[in-house]
Amino acid sequence: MLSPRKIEILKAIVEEFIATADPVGSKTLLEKYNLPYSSATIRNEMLELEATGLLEKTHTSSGRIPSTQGYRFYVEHLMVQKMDDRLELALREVFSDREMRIDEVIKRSCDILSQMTQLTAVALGPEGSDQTLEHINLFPIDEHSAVAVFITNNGHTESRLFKFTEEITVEELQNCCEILNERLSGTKLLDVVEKMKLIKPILALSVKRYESVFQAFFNAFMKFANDNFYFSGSSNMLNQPEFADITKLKQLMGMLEDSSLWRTIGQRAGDLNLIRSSHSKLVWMDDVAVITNTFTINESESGQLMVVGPSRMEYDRIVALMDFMSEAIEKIYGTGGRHD
Amino acid sequence: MLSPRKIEILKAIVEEFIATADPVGSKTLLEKYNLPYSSATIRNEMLELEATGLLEKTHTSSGRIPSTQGYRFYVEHLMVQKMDDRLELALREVFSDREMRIDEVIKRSCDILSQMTQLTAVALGPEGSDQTLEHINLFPIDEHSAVAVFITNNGHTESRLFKFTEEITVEELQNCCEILNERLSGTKLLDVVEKMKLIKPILALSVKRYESVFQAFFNAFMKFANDNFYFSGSSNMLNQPEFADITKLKQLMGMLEDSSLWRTIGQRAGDLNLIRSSHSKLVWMDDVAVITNTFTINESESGQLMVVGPSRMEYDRIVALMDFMSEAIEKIYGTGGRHD
DNA sequence: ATTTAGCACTTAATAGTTGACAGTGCTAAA
DNA sequence: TTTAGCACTGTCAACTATTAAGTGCTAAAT
Repeated sequence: MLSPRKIEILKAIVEEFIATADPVGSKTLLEKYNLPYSSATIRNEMLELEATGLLEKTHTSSGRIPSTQGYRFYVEHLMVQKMDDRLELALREVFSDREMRIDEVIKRSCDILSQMTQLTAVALGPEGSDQTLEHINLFPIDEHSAVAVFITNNGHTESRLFKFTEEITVEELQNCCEILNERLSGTKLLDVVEKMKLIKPILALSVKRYESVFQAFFNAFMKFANDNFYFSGSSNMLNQPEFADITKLKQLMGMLEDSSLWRTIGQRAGDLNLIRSSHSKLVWMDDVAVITNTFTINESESGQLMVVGPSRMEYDRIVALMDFMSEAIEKIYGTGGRHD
Repeated sequence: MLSPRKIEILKAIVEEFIATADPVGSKTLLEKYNLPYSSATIRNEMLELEATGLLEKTHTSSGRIPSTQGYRFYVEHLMVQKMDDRLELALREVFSDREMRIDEVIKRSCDILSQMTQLTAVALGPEGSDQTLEHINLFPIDEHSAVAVFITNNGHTESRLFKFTEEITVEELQNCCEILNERLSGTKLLDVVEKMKLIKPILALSVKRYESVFQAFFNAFMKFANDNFYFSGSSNMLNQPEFADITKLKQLMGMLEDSSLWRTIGQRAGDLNLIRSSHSKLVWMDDVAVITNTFTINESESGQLMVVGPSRMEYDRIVALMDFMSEAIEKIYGTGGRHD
């Protein structure tokens, strides 16, 4: 439906614009990509591409920039997935440590991603609300303090320090742990908080000042259930010419700090599915593009990596990078051998 | 040595400049602070203050701004420490949870600090290299995995997930833990890494594929010893007029991400000691000022809170805020009752 | 029937010009 | 010693001219 020559020109324009961030004109195109047509021919083709809605002008006599639709076409049909060899090597090295905890790996991936793309990377850890509490353990540290360690069926841990005063004694705490273990083991984290309220009167029987102990355990569980949200490399945006304007930057930074927004984006299914990749999705909003990449660890845990940048980012390289990462994560932490 | 009138004028200028970020002229000063002198008199005084080096001009016919020396004088002699009542109330509320872990409290403080000051806050957690390893514990999760939990004498924890393959079995891991507990309990974290190398041959005897297990434990300890560095509210800088220029912003962001820089600043003893506060120190570098506040938990653990901002920040309010925080932290987590 | 050269036209970006204004330093009078 | 008055200086914002990049169209060339 689009002539090969139009496609050739469109591709060149998108790639040139991705590289330079400047509107690209017929002459530049001719010189840099030495196409075998005259500038006038190219202009004519551009005119038609604009009519189709694939290109845009920033003002009447400017060069062309790809429209959102233009990007879409590029991503869907023209893009070649690239992955540098030495890049892959470096990544493989990073992911070779099989004994890292999942949250560490995700953070690490996020850091690497932002560094390699020179953009901002966002990580949404496993929500974990489907996990169940496995066990609570108490370790005495000295006569004045002890640590309670909480473990879930997925091996996540959370710990909390207690200092003993006349209000709390070791025995009481021990007691408390036993009661909680008895009643809460195997409960979904999401339900733990509810269930704890029911246990309150039982606790009150055997623990003198149960209120503060209760609160501490309560907090620990809240932390478990909390959004596991992380981002990295936000200052990279300063290098992107589209954010030279400080007001735009402000807007973006505001977005970045709002974790619920990212959860929403992750769930937004409708948008563009990059056919080349089963994991990746692409979302455009305002002036920024977000590439989302979902990995699944097991039935109850999945997470997302995202890269946020101007719409002209290097989709192919980034998608390849992210796909590699999520596959590595799935291979190492994935469902193999897990059961519930 | 400085006439009372000069002092009065200097104080007004510093405070006006802190509030507006604009050079302040004789007339503005007259109107806003209704001083009982004419603008000409004020101008004459300003002239002399400039000669002393306490004031500066941005150009020949501009109003005055305080020089670094001017700030110094202000902070040393003129400043009144302020603390809003309802602010204190809010903080007291936050710090009332006595069962938070120290690192959480520090992060939380950092967040609060940046939010309240609308500046960037940096936290340097306890270095922890003086801590000793208390115990390693192994929890089976299911037949394919287990979690190892490491605990120090200060109640810090670190955990690591193991998946079993033909390379590692539960028994081997159990074995490994026992050996490490036996040999490493009570060792300083700093020395653990060294000592582990010695244990390697012993491990090799009883554990088939000790190499990967060894590596995992090793990593866990490295993480303990790692810099505990955190910052928050870097996007607040976008609201500061002195960073409207994007290149300055870039420079600052670059600084922010360099954790070693902040360790250095923390140790820089020489600079200005704010007499009003035993905890706080003030450092000027380039265009930014850093207020450092040190808190001590016990002999082996201390940390720092810092606020980074333009030199015209509200020193008095911020110092009061930080002092309150570090005192709260010391009261809750402090040395009371601890021993080594 | 395409393609291309040539040209008039549009716009953004840059540099200069101007006038208002905020603030100074100095002088001379109070 | 203080203050009123005034000439002077630098910044800022609004306007204007100039330039350069790039377009769309027309008419000639392939």
